[in-house]
Amino acid sequence: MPKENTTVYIILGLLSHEDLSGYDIKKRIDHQISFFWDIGYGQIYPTLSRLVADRLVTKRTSESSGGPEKNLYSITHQGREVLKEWLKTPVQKEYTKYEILVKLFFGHAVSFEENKERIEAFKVRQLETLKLMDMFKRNLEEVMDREEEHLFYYLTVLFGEKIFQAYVQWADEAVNLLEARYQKE
Amino acid sequence: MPKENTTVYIILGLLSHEDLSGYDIKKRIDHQISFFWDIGYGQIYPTLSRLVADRLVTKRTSESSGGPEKNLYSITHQGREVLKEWLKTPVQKEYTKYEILVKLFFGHAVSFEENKERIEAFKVRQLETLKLMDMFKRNLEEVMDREEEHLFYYLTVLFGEKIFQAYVQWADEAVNLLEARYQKE
DNA sequence: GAGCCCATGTAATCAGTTACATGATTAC
DNA sequence: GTAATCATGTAACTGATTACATGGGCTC
Repeated sequence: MPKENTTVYIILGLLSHEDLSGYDIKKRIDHQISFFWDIGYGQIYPTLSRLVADRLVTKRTSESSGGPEKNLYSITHQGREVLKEWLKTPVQKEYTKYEILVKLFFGHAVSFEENKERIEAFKVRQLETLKLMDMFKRNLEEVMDREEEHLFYYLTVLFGEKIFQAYVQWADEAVNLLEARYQKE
Repeated sequence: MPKENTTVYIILGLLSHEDLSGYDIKKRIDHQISFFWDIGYGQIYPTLSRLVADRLVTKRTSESSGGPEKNLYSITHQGREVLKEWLKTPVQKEYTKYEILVKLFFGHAVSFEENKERIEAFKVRQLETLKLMDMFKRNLEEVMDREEEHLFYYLTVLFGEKIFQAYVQWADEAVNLLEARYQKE
């Protein structure tokens, strides 16, 4: 079975505390996980099929509720074991790709304004996410004691908060440095 | 020609201020770029061939210096144009994959110690990189006025510094939170 | 003689994105 | 009626990693 496909383990992890459809899984990922590991439908549905074939999850069709057909997936005992094993192994992947830094690295080929606007647009994007993070954080703080899992969600949200704050601070300093260089009158 | 293949533009960007071999390109990337966009040989050599086929770079073999054969690549006028066009377009890719956050998100399935050790190992890794960043930063500060490009390198290094500082701070807080929960005696 | 750095490349595979295709229900 | 959301999936492609293969020169 897959050794290092993180998609597999994210799906197993989500199924380890409730049965979900592919669609539900996507929503969970979008709301809580995507900022540190994003996954699209094009990965979710094929991975679910493989997991069923490998007997790490089972599939059943729920005909309930009037809505469209819905396939609900449940993790098996084997699935839980595989997940647990993976969770014990050390982390190997840290992975960042910042197109903005590539463009800035070669920034002397374009104008001061273009560079400045790029950084400011970056700041706006990150500020939006930061606001979201802070909202999640406050919500979690209220329910922290209720379930043990919440602490772990909180740790990831705290990570997001720190990082997005750092982005915003960097953007401010970077713009200042650019201005100091190009607009000294 | 490729629309959004960042590898292409990193190579063009590096070639836009000096002729380099594939091996040289890899070294430049490892030292200055890899922390925000990493590329391996498996991408560099095939991309160079494609760039030659598309007449964005030219290849010549340098028989100098006694060492092994070396292929030197130069950017063409067309290559510079393509690079410049790309540099003017807005940024589209921000991309992070943190396996540690995935594992921590599902952290209630493993022991307190495992989670704590994971975070501490993360901190150690990031501290090492942070030290490197600070060294680069100091070196750049000394030569900042000499060439305009240096300011742009500096901005990326400043980014690195901020982010790696944020990682380290987060790690400390995260361990404290975990300990508060699990070791209250 | 061992190990490291220089140097180039290919092949196989895996991971991930995008576009396409379909169709029901719900809210305005 | 029309737009949004629910719901599932496939196919084609691109991007990226890993393993393999080769061989010279330099230093200890």
